Amino acid sequence: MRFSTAFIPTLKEVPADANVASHVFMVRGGYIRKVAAGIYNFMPLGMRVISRIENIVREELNKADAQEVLMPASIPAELWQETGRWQKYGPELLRFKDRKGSDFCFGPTHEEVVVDMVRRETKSYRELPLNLYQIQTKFRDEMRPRGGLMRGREFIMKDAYSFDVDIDAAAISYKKMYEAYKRIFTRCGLDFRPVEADTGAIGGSMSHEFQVLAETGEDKIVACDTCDYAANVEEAALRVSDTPGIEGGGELTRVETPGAKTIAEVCDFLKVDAKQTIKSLVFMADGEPLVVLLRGDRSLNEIALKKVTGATELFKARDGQAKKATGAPVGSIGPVGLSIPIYADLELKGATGAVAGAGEEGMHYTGVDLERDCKITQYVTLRAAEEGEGCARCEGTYQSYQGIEVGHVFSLGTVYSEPMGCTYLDEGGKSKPMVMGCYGVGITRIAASAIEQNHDDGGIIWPMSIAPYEVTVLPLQMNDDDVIDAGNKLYAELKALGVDVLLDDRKERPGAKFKDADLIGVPLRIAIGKRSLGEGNLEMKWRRDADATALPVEGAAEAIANAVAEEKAKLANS
RNA sequence: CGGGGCGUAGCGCAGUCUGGUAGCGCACCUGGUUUGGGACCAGGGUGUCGGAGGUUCGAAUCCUCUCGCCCCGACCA
Repeated sequence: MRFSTAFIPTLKEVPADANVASHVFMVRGGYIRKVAAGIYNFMPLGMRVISRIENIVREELNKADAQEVLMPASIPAELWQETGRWQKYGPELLRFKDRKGSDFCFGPTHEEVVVDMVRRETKSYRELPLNLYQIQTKFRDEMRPRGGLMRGREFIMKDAYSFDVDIDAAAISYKKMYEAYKRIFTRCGLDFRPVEADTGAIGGSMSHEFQVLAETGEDKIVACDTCDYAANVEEAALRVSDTPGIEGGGELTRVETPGAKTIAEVCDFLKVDAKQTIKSLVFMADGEPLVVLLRGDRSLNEIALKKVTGATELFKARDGQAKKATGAPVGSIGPVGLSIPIYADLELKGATGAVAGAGEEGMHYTGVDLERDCKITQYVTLRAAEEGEGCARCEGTYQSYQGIEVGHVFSLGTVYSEPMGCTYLDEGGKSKPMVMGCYGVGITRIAASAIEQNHDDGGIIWPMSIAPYEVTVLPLQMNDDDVIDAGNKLYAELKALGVDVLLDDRKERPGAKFKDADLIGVPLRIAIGKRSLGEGNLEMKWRRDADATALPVEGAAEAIANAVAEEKAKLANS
């Protein structure tokens, strides 16, 4: 492609609404433009990146015996009513009516459609296993889209669905996808971790997320520094200790703590460590209040609480609700004398000598003995895993990371096949529901996370495998015929060798071309300047490196093509 | 959905408090000079001041309503 005729509108200034690297650089580099909140145009550079990611995904899934299909984006409500999700799914499901008034939704996921397709055609165990995937635009009406492509409302996703005769066969399908995913993300040049995850609203028994490690990630994960255990903090197992997390003994004593509301303020006032305090949180579970107790320095794992209470709707109580439920203002709530259900973190079992709110403005208790002074409904692990804690599976220690979820594999069991009657006949002629799995890859999110992981102040540093172009050629003096000719010649030769090349033939000054090249992030840059051209050389520079090296004009195209091929091979085999 | 903020030229912003005929930088167009890390000179304004009402002789500016967007939180995969 010649830059002079390309549609690559780059921007010098940072768009006002972008605050993460991938968003800033994709807009500035002319990859995407916003059309509405969380909805974007993909311009030529963006489209090229998307295509390359899609192709990697296709290759690896086809290798794993999955077959590509395309299902509709508009889905009739009847299908979603069969599984009950038409009612269950919240406002993030975009619903609309056609001209006859029939209900439809824009598919955020396609279990119902794929199950409907398979149940109509597949009747025998002989036709299984089956794994179908599509690459499709999805829509989820997120409350708060953010970070450009990191969390859009409309996004491109690969979703695959496996159908098997039983759990053992389904486990094989699951494993195949798991391995395919590892290859996909490796080939995309991403530093990622497969982590054990919560199965969420979709249901099912086994689940792994593929998390790209990046500081701007929205997910918190912990990974053991010794074994290969890694998990979303919502799911991470914790090592159970024999000794209570708070010890000290003593009598229950009321003390004045004027103005102290937060744990930090109370600790400051009473000169105690946060590890000696008990934090009391009020939650509303399906409209009923309950109290959660955690050691002062811990944080809550809401997923665990949701599981324990079995509540379908669970949220932190508003200040007014909390006061009504406990009789105390937030900041002074404590477990002593409460009559509503109290769920205490397992770590607090046997706790003595603790500091907790006294249920009255400006008052706290010291010397709290939970067994003696409170009525605890249940002790259960409720705290979130944190950096530095002991691994539950070995003697190692957890490290914590921020992650961007780019893939998710679920084992679904029969939660969709059963209600929808997706069955097959086994060898004995008996009808059984198919055992399913579902597997997602965020195509657009891969693009964003690759940038989060690979950029500097000047712009993107694409991995070779997903870059919009592999090489960019910059003739620096567009008033010098030798330079122009050398650029055109190299451009033609590289194209002939099958290299994706962008020739910056604009009549811009060298500085502008360098800046745009850095911003766009093509991994390999060839500068042609009259200075070095006089000595028979071009200048080759990797975007990730600081310095260029001289490259003889003679045989340059072959040398560049080889360098590109080597770079690609590195990603494929690592 | 709760809290905060912003909508003025393609982009980034000033002007709003204190009402008086719309401005800066970048980009863009014309001409010239330049050419190794976002050049310079001269000329050119491309705008429903988010929208709708209202107050006023007069509204970007004041009032009411409304739409959109961003940030923090809650929520979600």
